[in-house]
Amino acid sequence: MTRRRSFEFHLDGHSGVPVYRQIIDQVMAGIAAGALTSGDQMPTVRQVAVDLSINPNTVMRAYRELEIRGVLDTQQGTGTFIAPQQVRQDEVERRQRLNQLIDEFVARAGSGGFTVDELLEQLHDRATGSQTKRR
Amino acid sequence: MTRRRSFEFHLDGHSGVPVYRQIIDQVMAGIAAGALTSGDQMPTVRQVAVDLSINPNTVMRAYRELEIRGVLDTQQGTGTFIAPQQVRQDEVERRQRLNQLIDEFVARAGSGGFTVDELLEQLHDRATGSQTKRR
DNA sequence: TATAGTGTACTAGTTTTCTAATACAATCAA
DNA sequence: TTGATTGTATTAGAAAACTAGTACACTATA
Repeated sequence: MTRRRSFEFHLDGHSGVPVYRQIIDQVMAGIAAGALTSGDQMPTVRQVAVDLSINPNTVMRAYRELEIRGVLDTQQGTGTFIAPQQVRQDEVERRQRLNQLIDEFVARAGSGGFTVDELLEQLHDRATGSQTKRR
Repeated sequence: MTRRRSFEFHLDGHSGVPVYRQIIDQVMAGIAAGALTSGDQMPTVRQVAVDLSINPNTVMRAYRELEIRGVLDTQQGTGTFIAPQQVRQDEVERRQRLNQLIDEFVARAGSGGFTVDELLEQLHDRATGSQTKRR
């Protein structure tokens, strides 16, 4: 039965960040970090609910939102899984999404007094640094 | 008295975005776009309230949040102004903020199926494109 | 079929968010 | 000082966000 070690969530009760949002963030971070990849089964709604001492509905809300975003894939009666790469969107739409992300990013950074050059520099470091996974 | 032409806000009542947030966003966008610069006087709380048919408190809430962020500078009885460049933060703290911004950005983009390289490429285009301000 | 495991729907209650009414306080100029 | 202009405080109420209780429905396996 060599059950795959499943992802674990941790709650910060003092952050003020809603529980369901913390779950979402941790899934996204897990994917971004490579800890979660296509096809991986997520811990079940009930399991998470028990582990974190919260209501199943709260877990479900997080999972559902992630499913809507195309990040997760849920199958009633079976489980919830990491979706098979959502890179299949139309390329045009993909561009738009990317641009939207960047718009928001630049606006926030801009009003924070950061120049685009700074963003580039820092992001570049991040890119090269992530090649040699240092932990 | 050649009153300086003041900034104008526009509300989108169908977006679901809170009014005070729309105001904040438009100020930030204005700054990022260069339409608002250090020392510029913002339209008064009351003026905005009348123009948009909302309560002065709603405007104030937006202005206050921006003041907390260091974006605006308010003086009771006088007016509200664009703060004199908040680039004076401590360099360390500045780095942290930048990193935080980038963390969030990368996480969101990552779960959206975008690679850091893509971000870099697109952002780079943005940087060079913004040199020759094309509108 | 039976049973255990999975996600889901419905309902509801508390908390927080968002906006408004209204009155107060500081500044500037006449 | 007076009056006009500016931001501010207090209070309140409607709406939305967030989580929980509880019962239901689907799926796989024996």
